[in-house]
Amino acid sequence: MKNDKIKELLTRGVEEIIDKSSLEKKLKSGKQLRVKFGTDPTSPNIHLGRSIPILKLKDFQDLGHKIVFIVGDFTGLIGDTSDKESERPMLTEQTVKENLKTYIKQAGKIIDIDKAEIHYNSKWLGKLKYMDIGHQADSFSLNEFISRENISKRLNNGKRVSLRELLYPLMQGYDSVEVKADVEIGGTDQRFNLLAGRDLQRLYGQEPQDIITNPLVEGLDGRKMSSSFGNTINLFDLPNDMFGKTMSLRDDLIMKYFNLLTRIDLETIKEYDNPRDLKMKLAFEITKMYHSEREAQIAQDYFVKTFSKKEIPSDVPTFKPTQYDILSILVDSKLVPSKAEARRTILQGGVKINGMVVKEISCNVDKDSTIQKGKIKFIKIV
RNA sequence: GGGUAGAUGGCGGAGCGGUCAAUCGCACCAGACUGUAAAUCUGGCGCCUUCGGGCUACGGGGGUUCAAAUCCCUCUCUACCCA
Repeated sequence: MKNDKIKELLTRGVEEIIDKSSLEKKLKSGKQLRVKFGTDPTSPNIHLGRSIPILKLKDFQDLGHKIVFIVGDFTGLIGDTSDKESERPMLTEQTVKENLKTYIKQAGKIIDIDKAEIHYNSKWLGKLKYMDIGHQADSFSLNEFISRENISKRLNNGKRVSLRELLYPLMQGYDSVEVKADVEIGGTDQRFNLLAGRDLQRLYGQEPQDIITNPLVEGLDGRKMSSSFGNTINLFDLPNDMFGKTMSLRDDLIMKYFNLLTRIDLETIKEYDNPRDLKMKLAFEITKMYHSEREAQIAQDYFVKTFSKKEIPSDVPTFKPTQYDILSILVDSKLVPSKAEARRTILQGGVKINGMVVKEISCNVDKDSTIQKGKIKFIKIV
């Protein structure tokens, strides 16, 4: 039983393990491992792509290991180099603070925060002296940095690479020293930074941490899931959105999502042969993970009613207009951003009142009518 | 310190005196099709409009011109090259 768990721990949602035999040994020793995971509060939303390492943390936590959660309040100010085609801006202290709050809350949807250690890396990084940094920096060569793919790409494209960015791996690596990490988890894009931790731990006389990298997952449109593409499912998405977004997923990604983003036993979903049902199950599971079984069920019912049966859902937000002509209502209720947009949408047959397509730009709407814009947006006039 | 090239709509990127609210791609919105908010196809995509038109926009400011995203001056920012 425990061996099965370890096997899943080492394979599910895992791209690469450095060094695998060392990690296996550590796991079998029975010692409680210190499993480090760091994140910079660059964006207030955690999306499902970022949930992969957090789920891995949960796997460790379930086996009794210690999660050491590092909030990069200091590193976030500097900006990571990894995985960005362009330079990351330095965040202001205030942005970092605001993002932080929601961060922990979101991570708490997956792991038991109370049992984890949480550290803010400003605590130690802010105290390092120039001398220390020089000492650490000597472990690395510029050659290593510029041969990293993301750096060399930018250099070749004539994009700017700032010296500040080169400090980032040192800082992340030094975090490992401070928390005496046995294992660190991160995305494949973090590989360089994770390895820096090993070098620095050696420099400070510690045994180097082992590393687990997680694969990246495609977003709803098949490109890499990223906030800048707008193809994410976020942990804070409302149940209906979460369910609906998942249903819009490309079919060929369904199994990958099950594998990486849930912990459901893959054997149990073999019974589904219709991809729609399988995707429905996926949407249900994901919604359940971040909300509740009950809310997942409600979201599913809503989806079936609205999209499969094309009914007007029973639970429609209400709107009390001040002017009752259709254009004003569409704009005032924020169904569309401007009157020009409202006209366009109507002309294209995208607006319905009580199920009837609106043909006239100037018409009045009665109370108790239900207005539909596009396929998914409804309001009820009161 | 010196030189060169740039700054255009949510992003990338054309345009280089009028026909530019600005080609195109991505994103986005609507429609068709579908098991699907996928794929594909079609249309749209600054704001206001009594649908005639009006207004605000091409890094900031100032000029030239009947007319400027396009020319000139200046400021701010960026990249690259040389030292």
